[in-house]
Amino acid sequence: MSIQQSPFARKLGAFVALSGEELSALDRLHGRRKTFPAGRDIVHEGQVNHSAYILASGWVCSYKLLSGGTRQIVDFQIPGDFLGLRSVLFRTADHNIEPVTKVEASEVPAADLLATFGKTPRLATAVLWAASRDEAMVVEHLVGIGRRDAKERTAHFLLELGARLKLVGLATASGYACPLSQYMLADALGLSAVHINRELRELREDGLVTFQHGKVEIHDLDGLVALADFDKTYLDHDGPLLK
Amino acid sequence: MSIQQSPFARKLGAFVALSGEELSALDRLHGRRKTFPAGRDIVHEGQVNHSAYILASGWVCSYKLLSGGTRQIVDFQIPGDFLGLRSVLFRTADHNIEPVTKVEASEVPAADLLATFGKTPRLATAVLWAASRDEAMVVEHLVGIGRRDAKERTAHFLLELGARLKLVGLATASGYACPLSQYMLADALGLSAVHINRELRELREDGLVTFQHGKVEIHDLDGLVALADFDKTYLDHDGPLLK
DNA sequence: CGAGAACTTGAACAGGGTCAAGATGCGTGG
DNA sequence: CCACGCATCTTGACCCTGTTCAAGTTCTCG
Repeated sequence: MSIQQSPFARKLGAFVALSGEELSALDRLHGRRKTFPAGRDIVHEGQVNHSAYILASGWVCSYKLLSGGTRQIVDFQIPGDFLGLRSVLFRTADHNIEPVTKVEASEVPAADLLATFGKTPRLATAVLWAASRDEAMVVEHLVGIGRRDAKERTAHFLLELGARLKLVGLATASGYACPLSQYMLADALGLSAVHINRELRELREDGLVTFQHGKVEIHDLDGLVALADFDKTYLDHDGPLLK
Repeated sequence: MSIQQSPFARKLGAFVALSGEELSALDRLHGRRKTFPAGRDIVHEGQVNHSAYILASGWVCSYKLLSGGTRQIVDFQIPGDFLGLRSVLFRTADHNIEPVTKVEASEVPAADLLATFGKTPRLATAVLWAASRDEAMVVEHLVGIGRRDAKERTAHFLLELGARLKLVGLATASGYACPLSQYMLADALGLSAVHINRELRELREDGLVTFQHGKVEIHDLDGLVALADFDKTYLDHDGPLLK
């Protein structure tokens, strides 16, 4: 795969028009390629001196555990996403990262990352932009959990995932492969697994979406968008800001 | 006020040891000082070509409005905080910013910010760190709304605010001045104003905190921390990562 | 083919919302 | 300095969304 085609490079390029030199600096950032099995945490809260990763294939989730034993999934990451940036900057990880499926990712050592920022400031700005986009997603989840009811929230979530996957070529307007269990959906949406199940059934019975057999099939996109009050502005790249 | 004493410079300095030159670049970033009255939005969602701001005095809140007319407050900003960074990087604002009180802030034009990053890469890294800290707060709010009940959530919120205010010298271990109404608390915590009122009464009757007359008084810090399962790691600066 | 994981459904319950009515505080103008 | 009016706070009663518990059922994969 050529440098220009890496999904992460493509994403950053959407904000900052990267020069050949910047692209190769970005390429050198990709360290050792590692594989992780599903289910065993890559990084756990409180861990120090870990690396960041650029996700090449598979899905992971970032979550926090509460004292009562419940967990809240903050976000899922899909191919092309950057993992653990925040934890590297803080030195000690503030959340857990668990592979949902088998995962392949390039390690990005903390020292390399910081050194690269010093030498390639536009890359630092691009990463800041990418981090802001992640924050925008977390904000949208917060709004959903705080003020949307279970059905809207579920619909919104499925639409957001679809929009993100489409950007990296893993979804079409009619659906996508989705390895998440209903338990994970529940932990991401702040609901119980039982209730998620009921909401999914309703969405199916309304002819809007199905979430079954590892696939999401969107049967009525407009209806779903209307129900969820979905506005994908916060996910969009509208061309480089920095020329 | 000397450069080194600006709360924003102090905050960035906690992550990156800033040189004299970097500090003066940071200082030049502070543009025109502006004053905003309480209640009228500084930035509204969808707005383009607005500036970012560094908050000098007063409180503001960042919020989103939903189609149903409800709103979700994402965070409050206090003196020393950076406002609207995300919206500047996206060119079009993805949330509203409303002053809670009368506010004084230095304007930071988008172009100046990006130019400074190019010339002073360590400053870009420092701002990335500050943005990550903000994201960590949003994540903590998400976890609270998703998995904590109303009482824990309220307690957690009051503790977080206290910890943040203490960092800029606006709180002591026993309390702080707080201009928020119960309605704003409700919109921040994803609860109804009526229910917030009941929870505040309970916290008061339990001898933990009072939230009255524009003041928060903490009567039993340990009890509150235990109730809220509060771990302030995510707010801490533990010394410069970049020397 | 068997066993555990994931999904499904029902029934009872509770946390928090909504509606309604009053009390309290506070800024403004007279 | 007082009085009026509005915003904020307070409390009660009832209701609804989503939880919990429990008992199957259906996948999936070794």
